[in-house]
Amino acid sequence: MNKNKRFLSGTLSTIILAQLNQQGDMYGYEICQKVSELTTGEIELTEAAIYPALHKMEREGLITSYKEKVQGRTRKYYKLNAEKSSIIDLQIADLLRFSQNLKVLLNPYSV
Amino acid sequence: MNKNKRFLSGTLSTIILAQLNQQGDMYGYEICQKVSELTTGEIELTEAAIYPALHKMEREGLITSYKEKVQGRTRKYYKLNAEKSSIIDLQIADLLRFSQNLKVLLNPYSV
DNA sequence: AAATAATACCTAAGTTTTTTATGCATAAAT
DNA sequence: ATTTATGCATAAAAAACTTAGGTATTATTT
Repeated sequence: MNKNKRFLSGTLSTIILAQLNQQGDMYGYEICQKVSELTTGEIELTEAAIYPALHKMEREGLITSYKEKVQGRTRKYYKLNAEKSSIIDLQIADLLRFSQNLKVLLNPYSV
Repeated sequence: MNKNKRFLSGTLSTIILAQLNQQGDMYGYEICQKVSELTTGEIELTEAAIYPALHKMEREGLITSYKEKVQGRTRKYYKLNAEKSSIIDLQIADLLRFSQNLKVLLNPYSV
């Protein structure tokens, strides 16, 4: 399971940003599940990877967190910081272009 | 330049394998140039990244090197090891699927 | 002729990122 | 009652890559 783990390096935080951008505020555990669902289990973010990544992005000011208690469990939601939206959009667009370039490099006939 | 550098992590060796697969035997410097050419300069492999990656893949038995002197300069060519072709093909296919999944995560409307 | 750019290889030290391995706590399911 | 699922977290280790250098030959520019 999760053969693609090794490719994930470097793309993790941008994937998180893209999810927050599409789905609105999310909490860490939720992001892991959503990514797994969207990729039919082919990409599995681990919690040990995602929590430090979220903390770093918060330190950098890209996202902000707030806590909410739901059925006895505390969730830590993250939201995108509006002032950083241009940086965030650029980062997502860059990764999209990168994945496009990957395709060119791997299978030139597909383009 | 090379904004996509940060995304490269983890994909480097598979990109190299894919180039050898498509173009036949290549030397390190040539791979850097070819990748830059194919991606119109958007992906720039650095020599400091590619040489250790080639050495590691040779240690792992995925590729074999041989030297050739061309116009006074020694080139170290690498070729894919035929016995490992199934592993190599799988690795390339996995990365292709990964880039497909990336697209889904970043821009679901594009699919 | 001399200096620079291009070709072609290489490695060491440091940083960053991710994995492996845990830990805690509550709710739901078996 | 025990396990699974939910939800957070961190510390130590490994892996990958960047930064920063190094050597040597040929081609190009000044």
